[in-house]
Amino acid sequence: MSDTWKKPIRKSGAVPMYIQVAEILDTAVKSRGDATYALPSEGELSREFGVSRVTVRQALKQLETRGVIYSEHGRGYFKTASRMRGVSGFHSFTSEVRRLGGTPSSAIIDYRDGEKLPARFQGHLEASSDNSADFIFLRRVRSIDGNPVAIEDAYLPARLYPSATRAIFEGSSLYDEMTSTWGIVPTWTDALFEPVAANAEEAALLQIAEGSPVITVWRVTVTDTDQAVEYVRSVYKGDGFMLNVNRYRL
Amino acid sequence: MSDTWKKPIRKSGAVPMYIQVAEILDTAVKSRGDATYALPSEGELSREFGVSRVTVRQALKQLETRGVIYSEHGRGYFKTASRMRGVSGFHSFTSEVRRLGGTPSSAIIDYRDGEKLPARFQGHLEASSDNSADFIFLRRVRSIDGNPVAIEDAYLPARLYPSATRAIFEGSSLYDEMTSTWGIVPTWTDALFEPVAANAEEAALLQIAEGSPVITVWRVTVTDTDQAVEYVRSVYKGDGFMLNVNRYRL
DNA sequence: GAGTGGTCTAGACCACTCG
DNA sequence: GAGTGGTCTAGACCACTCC
Repeated sequence: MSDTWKKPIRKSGAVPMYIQVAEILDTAVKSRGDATYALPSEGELSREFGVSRVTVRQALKQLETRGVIYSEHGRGYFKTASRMRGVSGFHSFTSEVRRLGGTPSSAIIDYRDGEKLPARFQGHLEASSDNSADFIFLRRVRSIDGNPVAIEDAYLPARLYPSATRAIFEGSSLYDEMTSTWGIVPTWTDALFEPVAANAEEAALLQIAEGSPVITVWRVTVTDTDQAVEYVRSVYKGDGFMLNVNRYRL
Repeated sequence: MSDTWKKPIRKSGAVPMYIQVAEILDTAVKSRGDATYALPSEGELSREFGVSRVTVRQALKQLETRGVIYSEHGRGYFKTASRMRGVSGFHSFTSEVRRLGGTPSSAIIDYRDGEKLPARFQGHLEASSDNSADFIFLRRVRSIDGNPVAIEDAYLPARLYPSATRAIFEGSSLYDEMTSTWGIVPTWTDALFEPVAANAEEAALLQIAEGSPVITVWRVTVTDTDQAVEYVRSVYKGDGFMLNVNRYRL
């Protein structure tokens, strides 16, 4: 492992050195399957990359808080074992489904401007937004191998997404678009899970019987500076499909 | 805020200084309601506590990764707004219910030694434990104001909990007991959510009609060194009760 | 320009693991 | 005892915010 990179760390560049180190280690670690194994020591990494030990530690701690690696005093750093199953309700639907060997698809079936945030979000999520603000509404149906598994209604604060159009959201992942087009980085999410029986509309969209058990999820997503950038209400069907929440920090 | 503590930081004690600082700030911040506000600057804290700026930052970063505060470059540190609603499926049931003004109760209705981990955990969670290991089995019914809302089946690896008895688990929270009695600190959890119709047994325990929509949660909890310490299968009823997942890091 | 957080360094000492 | 991570320091320079 220790010779796959060639000290490509750029000093005094736009990207901090510890971020560069963290990303190199992250991809190196992830490209090695699911088993756990030891990383090079702090001293080794410090020499390899030509940065101070403090900087190496800053990179390692970042990976540690993400749950990618962990450390044991006096022994070293180790990759955490992967325990993933099911499809994440919070991360990229597309990549998660692919990882599990399925073919994901996502269709926007409704798009509206100038919507208000439904009152139920307020009650459920303590939304601190003022009621008069405008939102973009986006309804998507997500499918695996052609079978619909979820309905997602997203409400995006309009002022954060200037010149948004339906077309922009058609192509790529919503989170990718947030980041690349508007510089918005989703960092935390708070969610509520509710077991309910599917109503007629949901049943039709998910191709299940009315009254089938489904999960409704209400959530709000915020940036690292605690700004709400997305309110989502999702309906997930069961029947083999499972929603996952991975690496939740207790 | 800046004069409520009196530099009680103990150097060279058993507890690292940055942990002491973090805990003081954590309780100070939490004792001030839900609104956001600014914390003292790094320099101020450094002088107040008589520790270096690096140490102060170490404390602040810890609170940041927990989602308690956030920083804005050139402006300062701020408390994050609270967005909590519903009852957490992952944290202390007791304290969460109390916070919402309810009266929680929890009854152990089954306790067994020498159990094996059911095969379904293996399929769902990629449990890496060997099949021959012994587990302690604990079934609890949790109620709010006397109304049952959840069934929790926990499987604890027996070798991690020497001399465990049913009585030990009767009194306090499972996580509290893990930490105080066995020194086990639950840090991460991976979970799968599945919408299902309640079967006869579940319906009886939750006092709902058979076939009512419920959520089944399969999860594994690990320590900071990635050791599995608990496998849990829970069944949550709906009908006003909502399961929450708070401050999930994307 | 003053104040704030963000990054980085060299160096020290300690606690823990393992042979 | 050698090697590892854990904690802590003083000091430097930069980028950003706000007046």
